[in-house]
Amino acid sequence: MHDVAAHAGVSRGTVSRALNGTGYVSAEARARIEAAIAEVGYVRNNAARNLVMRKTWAIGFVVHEPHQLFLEDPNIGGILLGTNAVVAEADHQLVVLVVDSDDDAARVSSYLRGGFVDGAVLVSARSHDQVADAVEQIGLPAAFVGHPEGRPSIPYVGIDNRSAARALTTRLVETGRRRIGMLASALDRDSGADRLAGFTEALGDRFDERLVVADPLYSYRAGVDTMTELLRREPALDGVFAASDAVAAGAIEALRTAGRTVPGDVGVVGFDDSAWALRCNPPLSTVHQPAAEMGRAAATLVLEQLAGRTPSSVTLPTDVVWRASA
Amino acid sequence: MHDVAAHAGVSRGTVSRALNGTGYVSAEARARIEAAIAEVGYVRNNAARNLVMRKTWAIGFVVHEPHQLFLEDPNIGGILLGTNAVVAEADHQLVVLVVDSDDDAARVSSYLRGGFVDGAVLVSARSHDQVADAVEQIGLPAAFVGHPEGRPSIPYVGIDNRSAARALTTRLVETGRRRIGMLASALDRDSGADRLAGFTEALGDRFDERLVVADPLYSYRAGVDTMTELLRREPALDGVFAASDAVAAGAIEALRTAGRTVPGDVGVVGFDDSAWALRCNPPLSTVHQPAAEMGRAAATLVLEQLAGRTPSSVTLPTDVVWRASA
DNA sequence: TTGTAGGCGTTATCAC
DNA sequence: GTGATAACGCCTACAA
Repeated sequence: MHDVAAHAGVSRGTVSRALNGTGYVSAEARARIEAAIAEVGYVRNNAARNLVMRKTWAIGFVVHEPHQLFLEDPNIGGILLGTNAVVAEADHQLVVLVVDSDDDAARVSSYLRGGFVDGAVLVSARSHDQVADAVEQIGLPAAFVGHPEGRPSIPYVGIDNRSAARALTTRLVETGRRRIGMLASALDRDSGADRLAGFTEALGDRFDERLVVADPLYSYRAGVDTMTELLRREPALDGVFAASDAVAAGAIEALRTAGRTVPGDVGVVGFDDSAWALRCNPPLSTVHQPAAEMGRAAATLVLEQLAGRTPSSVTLPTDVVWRASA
Repeated sequence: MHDVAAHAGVSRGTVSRALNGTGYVSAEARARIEAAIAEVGYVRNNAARNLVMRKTWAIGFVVHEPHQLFLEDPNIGGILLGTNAVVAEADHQLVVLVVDSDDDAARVSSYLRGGFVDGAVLVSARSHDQVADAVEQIGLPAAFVGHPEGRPSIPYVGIDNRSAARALTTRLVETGRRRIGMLASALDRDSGADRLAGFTEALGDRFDERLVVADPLYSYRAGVDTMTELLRREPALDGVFAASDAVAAGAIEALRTAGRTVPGDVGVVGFDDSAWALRCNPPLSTVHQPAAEMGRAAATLVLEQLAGRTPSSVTLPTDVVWRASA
């Protein structure tokens, strides 16, 4: 900047003002400065800028367990894109940080507390989470996508997994299915636990805990395995609620292997309305997740905090999408 | 840091040395400093640190067109994870930047040139690319995953799409197929163009350009559409090379709709060995992409540059994976 | 409208 | 071993 000032025959202060469009600077000076910038090949040093301004214009997007997410859950892409759109609109830069190991969690935490970002969106965090701890401790403006328990200080945007699961299960019952099982997943997460709760509620007296088979992951593989087990426990099954579309896809595969037809012998419903849903044969009846909107809402939540406000959490509506699998 | 020094009764210089494990500092002083840090709740300011050290310990991962990539191409996840692993190993922080619009491209470019990262991995860039321009112009250590033409100054890690396509096509011919068509994609990218070239070479005299139908995208939808068109042009077709697994999945769907069996009536091969490959019915014969390894190689390429070396581009081997679709 | 100068929080180079 | 002190590159009163 010193060089630019010299070339343009003005002071560093004037260059700074010209660059930031702040304060007064004559047209003539501005022109000379622009010429000088091109000539010198000047690019602003943001470390210095951030240092004095105490602001980075960057917002973090922390995604846990990318193995599972990127490979199995297309919703993450929609959330990311939604967040990016809003953040970009506000002239900030979104930087996504992947946590793929305990070391990563530590490094990302220190990245966050190191002042590299002004705020953060946390996706798929668990209750006991090093990153969330760090965010809470330093008071970084943040928002969850999903709803980890025990973090009242950080607002979230979620869907009502429980009533969505209830609605979907009820619908399944209404089609006449009598022996309905559930392939549960991620019961240590609110999403997984709430889906099971909704399922249980909808079934009421007909609920049979023997017909719930759980797996830690929302994966296709989990669907194959848990469906096989469920069939072993109850060969006369005629309905299945899978905790996610990926799980449902695996379940359909297992059912086919076992010689059952879908939806003829057994009706299957999934959850998420992800790319899996239409790709399955038959296409899945499922719950639509408004992924992009969730991303947008989360971004808005942190932007609001940056503006000094204290927004409260958001629960977005979901729709049951009924297709051919049940 | 000033406060920490005061609480510990030492100078700022000593605190800095203690924090960075550089130079000498007595055990006693170290203990007092650690106590002071806890007491004051000190966290290092990286803007200041970066300013003086001219280094951020961060590396960018730029992904273009996330719509298409995250939603359709699971390989991107593997690349990301591979890159992340190597970068983390080297004690750097990976920050992924998504380019989802022209505005994004501009913003990401200025982020890169703003000194927020020490290097960058560029995924799925095109030849004429604002981000690559910026990287090249400021001489930021970088590497491509894939091989955009006309960027000799930036090393890349790629696979030999051409010979992979040739091998796969040859294999298809060996199964006895006589009327083989291709569903080409992304011909403006090296990957797309090379796959077509390999296909053409393998067929030699039997190549018939009428049997090549192209679409800009490597998508399921493109597969459905181009397959339908191809069938219209040549109802007697008995083999299809799809430019990607997603395209192949769409093609199988279209074939089924048209009353053809796979692999009975027509043999179908894909490319990528993505999640689609096993999810299809029947599972796809395809080319395996070593995604994680590509990510690792790309990271290594930029780390090497950071170490002052000048590594050259890498081409990774691929394998034909033969399954049931042909 | 422009120049001057202090300070942002660290690291690094010296003497001591 | 430790403590001054000078950068690092920029923004921003304040004075001119």
